Amino acid sequence: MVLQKRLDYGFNGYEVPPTPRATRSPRKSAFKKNQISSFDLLAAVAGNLLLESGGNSSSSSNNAIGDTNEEDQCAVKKEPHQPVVEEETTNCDHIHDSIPEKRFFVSDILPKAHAMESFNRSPSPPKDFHFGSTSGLTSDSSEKLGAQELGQGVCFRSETNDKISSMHGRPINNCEPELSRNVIAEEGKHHIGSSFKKPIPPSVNVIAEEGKHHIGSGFKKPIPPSVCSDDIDLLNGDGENFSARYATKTFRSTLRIGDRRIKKVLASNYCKVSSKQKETTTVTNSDLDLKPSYYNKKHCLKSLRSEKRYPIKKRRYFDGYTASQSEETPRKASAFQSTIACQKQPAFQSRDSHVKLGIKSFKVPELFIEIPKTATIGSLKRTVLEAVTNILEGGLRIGVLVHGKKVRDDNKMLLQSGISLDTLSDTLGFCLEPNPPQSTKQLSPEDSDFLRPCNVPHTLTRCFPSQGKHDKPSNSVESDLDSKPSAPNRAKPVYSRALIPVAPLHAQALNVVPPRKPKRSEVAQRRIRRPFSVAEVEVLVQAVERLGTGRWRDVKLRAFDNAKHRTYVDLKDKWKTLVHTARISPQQRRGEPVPQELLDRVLMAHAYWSQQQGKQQLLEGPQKLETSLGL
DNA sequence: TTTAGGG
DNA sequence: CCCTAAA
Repeated sequence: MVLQKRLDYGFNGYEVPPTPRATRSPRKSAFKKNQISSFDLLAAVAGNLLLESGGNSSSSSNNAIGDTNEEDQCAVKKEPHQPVVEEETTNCDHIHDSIPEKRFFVSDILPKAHAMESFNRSPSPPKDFHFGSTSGLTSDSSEKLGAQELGQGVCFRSETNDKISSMHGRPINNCEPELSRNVIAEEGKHHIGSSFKKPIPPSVNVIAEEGKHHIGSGFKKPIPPSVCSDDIDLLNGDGENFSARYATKTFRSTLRIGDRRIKKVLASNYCKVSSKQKETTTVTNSDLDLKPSYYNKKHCLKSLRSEKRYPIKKRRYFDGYTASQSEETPRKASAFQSTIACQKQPAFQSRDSHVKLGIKSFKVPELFIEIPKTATIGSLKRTVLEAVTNILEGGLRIGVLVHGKKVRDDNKMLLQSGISLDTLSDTLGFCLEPNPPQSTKQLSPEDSDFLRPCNVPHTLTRCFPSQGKHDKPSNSVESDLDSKPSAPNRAKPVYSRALIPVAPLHAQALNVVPPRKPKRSEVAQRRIRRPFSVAEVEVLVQAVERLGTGRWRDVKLRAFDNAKHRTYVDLKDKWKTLVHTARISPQQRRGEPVPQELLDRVLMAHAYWSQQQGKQQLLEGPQKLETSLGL
């Protein structure tokens, strides 16, 4: 009967209905393990930890389907080449870890759609289907399917290796090895920022070296007096002129936002900062705000945060920037090094000199921002703000400059470093540098892809605090394909002065911590719209045909595992719209036209699985009733 | 976390 | 796409 049904519309690729969630739950952990975080990678590098973990998840129920006795299911199982079908769903991690695997990804097919060919039936489906009959044709097609989609057969890649290698090859900081070290070693010390713990897919490490879409930086960044660290006391004069004393120094790094991921990171950081804060002090009271003992720190933290939101400008703007806000505007600073002397303050002649110091430079990484066509000035502002905020959220490092030269040895005494207290203010300077490595993690892989120009080797070539840069093997797991289709029209670079500098923080800020409630900009950044390409739709349809409409996670894993920007919810939504699209007249459809053939398949699959669902319920209902009665 | 649906 | 109630 069911079988009959299938014959009716020519499907032979359906898999067994979803197993009860409970049964599948074990996969959860497994799934997570697939998502190797940057930390995992670190661990891997350091200790050669090879994530064997994934393999353990195994055990549990192979919610194999086999249990059910439905005829159609049996039929499916009969298919010589589909025996393992389900398991893959269940144990894909095993496959991952142990056996070579060939997974079926959008990315795999997009370019050379040949993968699809095997499965592509002619526009009129019914004719080539001989389900159950196990005719050569049928089995053949299902075989291919099984191989491609079900992760059996050829090895296509080793995720783990990919990841690890990418890790190995990841320079953290090209030109300033010491900094790199700091970055890692001291992560967590700089409670000003926080350490990002958010696991980021390995591909995150891929960063566009020379994205074409970057918006130049070159910010001029006034540092409010409130900016301080635990180690340095920056005494500024009145808040009026301080901006004049700030120098500018720019450096490059990458950063991109526009994905919700960021918001989450931000949010979490926010919390972490607080806790970190606590850790570094002896105060145990949970009420952060009332504890004087670390008020300073907290204060600094907060000030910093607030301050983060301030002057944001793009290079263009900066170039034309005049003394309106700063009397000592550095002229056309080189993109990399432009330190302007700034402050000179008489020191007290006491035993412990009190000297007024200023920030010599402040580095702001180059920002890489994705800007949708539909971007508004406001959204642009938010985006940049978020980018900058994000950078700063990672914390600041303080660099000490003596006679313009950087002193790296933290343990050296001032005198040893050639600093006399008398001339201290003349010789000493500080520079603030965002604490980098974390920001990288926030780059979503797809974004990287998006930014990565084709054919550009992913090695670090940039020189400055290249923090943001982690290279990644070109055979990145995250294929370019999934983002390519729509990349061209997704966004474009904007080199504008679209940003208006915000007034610098006032000295007041030193004492009054402005309660800054999380604003929208840092709360939720709507993801950019990424229309599904026809190829993606095809993959989706194919996956749903097999898996059904209630297993989005599986669909995701199986067919879109590589497309990090497609969540299972996205897929589900897309299916929803596909069904809708298929039902409306072609005239009413918008966007890239989906081939009618695909839409037909959508309707068929949808109908089929809807029916299955109904049956399932009918089948379950009575059983439950029985059991409950039996009890 | 996933699923299922409404917005 | 987002947001969320449910599971």
